[in-house]
Amino acid sequence: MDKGWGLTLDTSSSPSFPSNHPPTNDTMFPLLGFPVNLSRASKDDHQTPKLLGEVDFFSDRNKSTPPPSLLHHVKPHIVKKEIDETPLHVNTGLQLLTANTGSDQSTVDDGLSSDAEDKRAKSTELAHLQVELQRMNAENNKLKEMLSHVTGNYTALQMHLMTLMQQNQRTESTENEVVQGKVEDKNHDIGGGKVPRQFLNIGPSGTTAEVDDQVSDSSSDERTRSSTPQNNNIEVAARNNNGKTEREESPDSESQGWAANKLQKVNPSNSVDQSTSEATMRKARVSVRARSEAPMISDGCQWRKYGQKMAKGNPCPRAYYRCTMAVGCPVRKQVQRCAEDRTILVTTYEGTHNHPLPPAAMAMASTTTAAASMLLSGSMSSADGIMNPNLLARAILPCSSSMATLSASAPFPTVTLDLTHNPNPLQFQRPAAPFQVPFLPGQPQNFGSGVTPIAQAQALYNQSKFSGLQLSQEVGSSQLAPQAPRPPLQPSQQPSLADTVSAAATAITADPNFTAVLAAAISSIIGGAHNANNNNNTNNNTSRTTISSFSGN
DNA sequence: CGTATTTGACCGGCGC
DNA sequence: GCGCCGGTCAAATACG
Repeated sequence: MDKGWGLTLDTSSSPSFPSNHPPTNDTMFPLLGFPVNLSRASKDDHQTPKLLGEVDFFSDRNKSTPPPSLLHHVKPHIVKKEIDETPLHVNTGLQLLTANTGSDQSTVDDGLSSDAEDKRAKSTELAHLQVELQRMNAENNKLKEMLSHVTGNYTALQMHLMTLMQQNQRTESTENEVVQGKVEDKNHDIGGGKVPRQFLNIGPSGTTAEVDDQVSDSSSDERTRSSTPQNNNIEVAARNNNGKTEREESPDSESQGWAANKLQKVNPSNSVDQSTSEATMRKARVSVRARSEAPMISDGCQWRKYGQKMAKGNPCPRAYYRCTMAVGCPVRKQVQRCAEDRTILVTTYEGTHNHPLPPAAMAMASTTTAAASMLLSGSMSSADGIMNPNLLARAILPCSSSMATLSASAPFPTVTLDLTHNPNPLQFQRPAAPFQVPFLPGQPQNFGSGVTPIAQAQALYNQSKFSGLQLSQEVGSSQLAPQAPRPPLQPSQQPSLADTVSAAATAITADPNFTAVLAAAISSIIGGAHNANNNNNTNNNTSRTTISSFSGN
């Protein structure tokens, strides 16, 4: 974990704390995984460093002042008192210096002379500062608890989804065989265990798409011929549900022509299999709409511009880029400004990287891959996806059904992740700087590690956005019960857990960065399932069920 | 001088 | 068959 996480957290509501100080004297909280610098926080206060030294000096030579040892004895009581007195307001950081000064000072008796008063005042401040330290410890512990709760909530949700996936898989497999058997078999090939539409291998490293070499010519031909009417059905359903065009700003002529064009290009003859799968996979596209002043969002990959065209219906030119991080990488993207709102940059990704990705590129690559995978596996193989494309949207962006739209108007549909909306008031507005995927430099962000993707997603989100949470209410109301300065994690604090988790989840999921990372995490999960199941058709159902499960929540 | 970008030409598919 | 359109190529140009 990066120190920036904790630093951001600490400085979010305390302007006196610099946000970029080095992590000296940090306290590592194992659960949080990031250092929380309590002493540094105090040092950065303009009074604290001097006071700490002076108090020690005075306490040594002036025995009338309570020595630090005594202060330590007094400290727990003061902490408890403060916590009791502030049940409804806990700010993450911490208007600490002035909040309870009066009460703290009241605990120290009066002074006799001016000099003694001075010393007493300083020792009082020392006590106060130590109280603050204790309080910050307590708050950090509370934050740890909240974080663990949220993490656990996501983990539980994930497990629940997996359970539902398996249940739905059995149910829908039976339904598909009975009701839609013929059509579905062309896409799923459930009975044979083949994977005609195994478009994406969304492993952690963003590897190339798996190709189905097992499909025979006859089955491929049958599938291909039957795919067109089915996809036409998808188009109708998608348009009926969404009622708008999701593929960038392209008019229908473009979409339809592009679709038909690609379909024929993909399947010019009876030989489908590898080239078909590759082309199909590559043409599954994910559009990301983000507000950006920059000509291109920085997604961590290296791109080389190879063309620019004026697209019909949009005065803004469309730029074509290809990934240059590896020779022969098939990933390409189109960048074009929205005709209606020039501040919106629409980036359409296409294909899967055939090379390892740097951490900075993992988020976007995984997100687009996951979205494409969900789109393909969900919409094309299930009535859920066909009849309700927003299920996918909600799966990718559970915070808002309007932030992701699904276009199944083509054999190679497009999902649009709209990161231009900000529906949650808790989310603080970031400046209109070029869109940045929330990775911090030097941060180990290998989704293939042992850490659960969800946890990583949340952690990654936390790095950038947790500081935006306003935790004072739920923490102050119930989380800050009087207890030891460093209490262990107590799941017994349930009364506010729901609200806490809800508020945190709301704020978290409202963040585009988190949704991107979450989608990446989901992709990792599904990708792992893909790999584990050797690309059998279970994974299609898995993705589909995931979408349905999300939609039900 | 090497690399990246620009930009006009070219290609293939589709609609009329 | 022709024109339109999206997408790509590659020579020319710009840049460090």
